[in-house]
Amino acid sequence: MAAETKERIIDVSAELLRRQGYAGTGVKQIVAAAKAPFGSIYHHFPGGKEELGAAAIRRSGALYELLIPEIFDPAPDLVSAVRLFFEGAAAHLEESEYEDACPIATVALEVSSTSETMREACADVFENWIAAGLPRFTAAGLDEATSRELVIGMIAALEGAFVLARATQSTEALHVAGELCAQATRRALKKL
Amino acid sequence: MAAETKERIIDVSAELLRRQGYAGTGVKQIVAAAKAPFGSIYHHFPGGKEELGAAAIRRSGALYELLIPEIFDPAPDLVSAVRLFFEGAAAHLEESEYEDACPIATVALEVSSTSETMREACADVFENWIAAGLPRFTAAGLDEATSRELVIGMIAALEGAFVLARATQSTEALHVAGELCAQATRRALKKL
DNA sequence: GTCTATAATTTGATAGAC
DNA sequence: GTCTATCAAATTATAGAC
Repeated sequence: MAAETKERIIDVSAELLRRQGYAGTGVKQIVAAAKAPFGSIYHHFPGGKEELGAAAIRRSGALYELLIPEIFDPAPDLVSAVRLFFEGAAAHLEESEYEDACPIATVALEVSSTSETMREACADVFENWIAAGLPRFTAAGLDEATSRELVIGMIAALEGAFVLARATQSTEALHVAGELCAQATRRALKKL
Repeated sequence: MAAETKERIIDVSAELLRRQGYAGTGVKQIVAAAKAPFGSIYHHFPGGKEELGAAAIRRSGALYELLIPEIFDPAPDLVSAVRLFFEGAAAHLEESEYEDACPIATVALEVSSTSETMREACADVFENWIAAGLPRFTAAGLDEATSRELVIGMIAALEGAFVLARATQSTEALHVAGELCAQATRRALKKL
C-alpha cells in the first residue's frame, strides 16, 4: 500500500509537471490530486519537492521512451517511422487540446539554472532517449555518427515543434519538423 | 523618468523570465532587481504580473527578432546564414554558461495551459519571427510554401536544440540541428 | 507509518500616506 | 504619482499525535 501511494504521487506529479512546470506546481496540489495526506510526501521523498520532481521526470522519461520501440519497430521502414513519430505526437497534442506536449521540456528549460538535481534528471532522460533511438538507425545500415546526428536532430526538432505548437495552438510545426527529419533520414539512407 | 522605470522593469523581467520561467519569477524579485518600489509594478501594469509578463515576452521577442536581419543580411548566402544562426546561438549559450537560451520558449511551454494572455503574447512573437524570416528565403528564389517550411523548421530545430543543450550542458544538439536545417535549405535551393 | 496541525516564509495584490 | 506598510492566501517544510 505504501508503495502504491508513492507510485500514485509520482504519476500525478509527472502529469502536473508536464502541464504547469516545476515552479507552477505546488506540493499541496500534488497531494490533493493524488488523494494522499500531505505528510506522505516527506515520508516517501525526504528530499522534498526536488526529490519528488526528479522522480517524476525520470518516470515520465521512461514512459515516453517506450514510444520509440512502439512506433519504430513495427514501421515498414525507417523514414516512415520518423514520420509516424511526429504524426503521433501531433495527433496526441491535438486530442489533448494542446495540453500534452513533451513531459520533460518545460521542466528542463525551467530548472536548468536553479536546480542541479532536476537538471541532471532531465539530462539523463534525454540521453536515454538518444540511446534508445540509436539502434533503430544503425539497424538500417547507418553508421554510428550519422545515426546519432539523426536521432538528436529528431528529438530536437520534436521538442521545438512542441514549443511552437503549444503556443500557437497549431500542429503545423510538428508536420514541418517531421518532414524535415524524414527527408534528412531518407537522404542519409540513399547515400549508402 | 516614469517611462524609464517602466522600461527598466520590463527589461529586468524579460531577463528573469528567460532563466526562471513565469511561475518561478516573483514580482518581488523583479522590483528588487529593477531597484523599483513595489507599488510601481501595479502603477505601470494595472493588470499585475500577467500584464507585465506579456510585455516582457513581447520585448524579448522584438529584441531577438533583430538577430534575423543582423545575421542573415550580411551573410554570403542563405545556407551560410542558417549555419551562422545556429553557431551564434551555440556560442552565446556557451558564453552564458548555458543560461541564456531562448527568452520565450520556457514561458511558452509553461503558461500555455494556464494563461491565455501570456500564451497569445508568445504566439505573436513566434509568428513575428516566422514573418521576419520568410523574406530571407523567398529572396533567394524559394517559393512561399517552401520558405515557410524552412523557417518554421529552423525555429523549431533551434528551440528544441536549446532544450537539449540547456539540460545536457552541451552545444552538440545546436550544431546538429544547424546542420540539419542548413542541408535542408541547400537541397531546396538546388531544386530551383 | 499514516496523517493532521502548524510553523515560517513568500506569494501577488491593495490601501493610503506623503 | 511615488512609494511604504500591510493584507490575505499560498508556499515548502516540520513536529508530533495517533
